[in-house]
Amino acid sequence: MVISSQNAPRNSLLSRMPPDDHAAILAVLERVELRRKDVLARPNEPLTHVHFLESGVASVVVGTRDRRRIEVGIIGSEGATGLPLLFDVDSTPHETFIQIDGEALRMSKAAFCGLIEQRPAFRKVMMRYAHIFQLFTAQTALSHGSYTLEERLARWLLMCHDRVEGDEFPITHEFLSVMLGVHRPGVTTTIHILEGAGTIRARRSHIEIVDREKLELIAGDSYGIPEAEYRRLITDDVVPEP
Amino acid sequence: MVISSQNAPRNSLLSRMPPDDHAAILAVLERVELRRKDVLARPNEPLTHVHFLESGVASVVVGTRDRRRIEVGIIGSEGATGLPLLFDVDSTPHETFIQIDGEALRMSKAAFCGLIEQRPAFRKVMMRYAHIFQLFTAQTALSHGSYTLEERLARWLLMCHDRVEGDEFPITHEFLSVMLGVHRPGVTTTIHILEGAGTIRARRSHIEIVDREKLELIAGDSYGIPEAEYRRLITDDVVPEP
DNA sequence: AACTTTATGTGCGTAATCGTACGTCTGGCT
DNA sequence: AGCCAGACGTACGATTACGCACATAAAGTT
Repeated sequence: MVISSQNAPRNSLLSRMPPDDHAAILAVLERVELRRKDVLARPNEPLTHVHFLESGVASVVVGTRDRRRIEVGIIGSEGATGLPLLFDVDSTPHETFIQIDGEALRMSKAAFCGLIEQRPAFRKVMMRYAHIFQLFTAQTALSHGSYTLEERLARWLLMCHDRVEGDEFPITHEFLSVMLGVHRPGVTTTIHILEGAGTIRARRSHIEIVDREKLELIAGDSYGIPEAEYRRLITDDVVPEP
Repeated sequence: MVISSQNAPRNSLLSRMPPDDHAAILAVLERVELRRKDVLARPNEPLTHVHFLESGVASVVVGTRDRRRIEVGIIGSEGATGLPLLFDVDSTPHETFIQIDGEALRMSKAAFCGLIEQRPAFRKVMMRYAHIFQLFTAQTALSHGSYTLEERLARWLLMCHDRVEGDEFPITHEFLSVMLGVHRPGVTTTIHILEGAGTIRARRSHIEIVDREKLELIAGDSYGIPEAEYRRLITDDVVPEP
């Protein structure tokens, strides 16, 4: 279906799974469409599936009773949702929803847990990814504590750019303000600054990355650490050939 | 030695390990002293041990080339250091050091990996803890993005209070400023505010919690979510008796 | 006791961001 | 063509925290 020699999966985690496990993984995957605002995991409700994104972007946010919300993780075709199931945890206070339309291959909780138990290599890839996801969350904490809105916005746009095809993607200031934990007018102003610097071009509900290098300069060290670890631990890790 | 019916381990994770695994775990543990500023894990250097704290407090911080540092995790007798080893990862960009003196039971990387492979119940307890550690990091990101310094300081003091015996612990404003990612004079001022409200008493290098309830009111929803999940997933989880 | 280190107290101009309130534009719908 | 909701632009006082600079004070050192 999806995993074969000619047709490699577009999800980076699936493409790193050892060949011996391909058939078992393939058998339990199901393709689904992802639309903006779709909720993949409701806070404190049982998780039902693990989604391996093939395109599009999902966000993991934490919220409180007093209505504050902030993004603590971002997922594209490099990752998967539903990590708590890997940890023998049935639900989490975090919410996962779709930020940018796309597609995913998903498997049920039962299928996922079965593979985790029976396929150590599958488990190892997922655990390495879980570690990197943790690094992303930590980097977000650092960003919110130590960097300006301009730097954080540059970081977010870079992370989004890493996860979409092409240089343009749909996103509203309103969404960005939730992601970054700031008020909406502040996003508008800061977008104009980045636009004035020639790094991006903004249209209604759309942002285009024009000069990625300059954006990376602006983001500074708020961007890059988890990304480097992903390359070291997953992309560059040697997988035995079939 | 440590794990026995009369002498339960003071580390909450070890005390949750299934009885069948006690002997195997006990055999590889070694007691060590922890002194302030001791480094348990250097950034990007191979991890050598997993430490199960029995007393004292450790901090996990992320730092950048441009000298910014911030705490992304805190560990006491409820947890353990070296989680990347659980994820099949040999090193991490984060640094772990001792914040408050104490003791730990540690095991070597090899011993830990062996137990992870051969003792599924041991692995499950560790994985649940790893999930909660992730929640702490996420909550920290939320705190830095959405709460004032006063609220964040109250949260940190509560988390520290949860991990020490008694109501007083040694901590300097300088350390707190690193933990919270703010400048040091800001900590001093905010400590005075909390002291003025009658919640704490501050001496040179020491802080005493006087009114915990009021401190929790000040911290608001910046405190409590990961703590509740720890209780749900670890403390209240039923473990088969010997 | 003099000295050094470490820790704390304080002030003040500046920058970043909030909170709030409007006004305007765009694209889809009827 | 007209309507409407969602998205964007702008302004401004208030608040929070930064970034210095410097004074004081407590503990350890010799």
